[in-house]
Amino acid sequence: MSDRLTIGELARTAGVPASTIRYYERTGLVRRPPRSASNYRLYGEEDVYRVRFIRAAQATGFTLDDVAELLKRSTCRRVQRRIEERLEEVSARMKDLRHVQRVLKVALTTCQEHEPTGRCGVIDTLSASARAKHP
Amino acid sequence: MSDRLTIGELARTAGVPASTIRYYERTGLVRRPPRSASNYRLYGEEDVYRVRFIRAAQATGFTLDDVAELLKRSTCRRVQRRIEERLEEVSARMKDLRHVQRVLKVALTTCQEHEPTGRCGVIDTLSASARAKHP
DNA sequence: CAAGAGGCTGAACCCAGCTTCAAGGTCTGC
DNA sequence: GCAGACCTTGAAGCTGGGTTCAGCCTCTTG
Repeated sequence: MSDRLTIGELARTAGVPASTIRYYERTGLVRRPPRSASNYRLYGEEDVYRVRFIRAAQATGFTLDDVAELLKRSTCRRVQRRIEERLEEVSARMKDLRHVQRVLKVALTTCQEHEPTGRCGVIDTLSASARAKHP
Repeated sequence: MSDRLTIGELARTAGVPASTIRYYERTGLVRRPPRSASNYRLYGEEDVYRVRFIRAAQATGFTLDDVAELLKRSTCRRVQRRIEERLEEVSARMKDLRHVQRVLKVALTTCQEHEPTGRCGVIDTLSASARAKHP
């Protein structure tokens, strides 16, 4: 065997299921690799990088479409723009979460306060507040 | 007219599309309301509260299944448990986001540093880091 | 009395990002 | 030489949280 990897080996190395790699290929995110005589996909180091990049970018909140953008037309300027935008989204998301945290803490207090009465005040508390997106 | 609301009125009052209310009814989150002679749904104040609660709970990151749980078997103790769990999830999420923030900032720096060379170092930077969920 | 807004139903569709399935071919170790 | 792991394909299914559609009915206003 050469230093080429089968799809399963790439999958293990990059930490994703093989089915995901095939899916990335279908959507154009990963190249169609050369094939062995028996029609097995044969990958190299650069494919490991590529898959890891995709997962890392996803983990920082980019969609697969974003990733495709980044990889396709990546002048430094454009990549910087996208990262800055993403940083703004992250800030906004953190702000949302801080708000959610406050609301939940108040709800918890309300709940504890009303406990002796057997009635739970949390519904009223939540109804009256919160306007963030989702987790 | 009585003080009963049609689905459209409830929708406007609670700030959601009517289709969503029908959907909530299908999934059991909102009761099947009484009907008018002409088979229109007729809602009351309590339904406004209910829908608002659902949206508020969603906004703090509960899934619709969670909401059903909360509304169904809501001893104060159980509701408190869920809120505490949710608070932990929120904390974990904020931690993730802070990590993402650091990674993106580093990527941005790398990008700027390499600019003179025309090569963008961001891919390597991202590939080497990050392991959070998604935004 | 007619137009237009709003209501009714069940079924189908949407999104992202995969996963699973069926029905094969291949490769490795004993 | 054969079991069992691994690979191939296209198509279909899944999750959550809804939206949209077609075809019909009802209510209000001029």
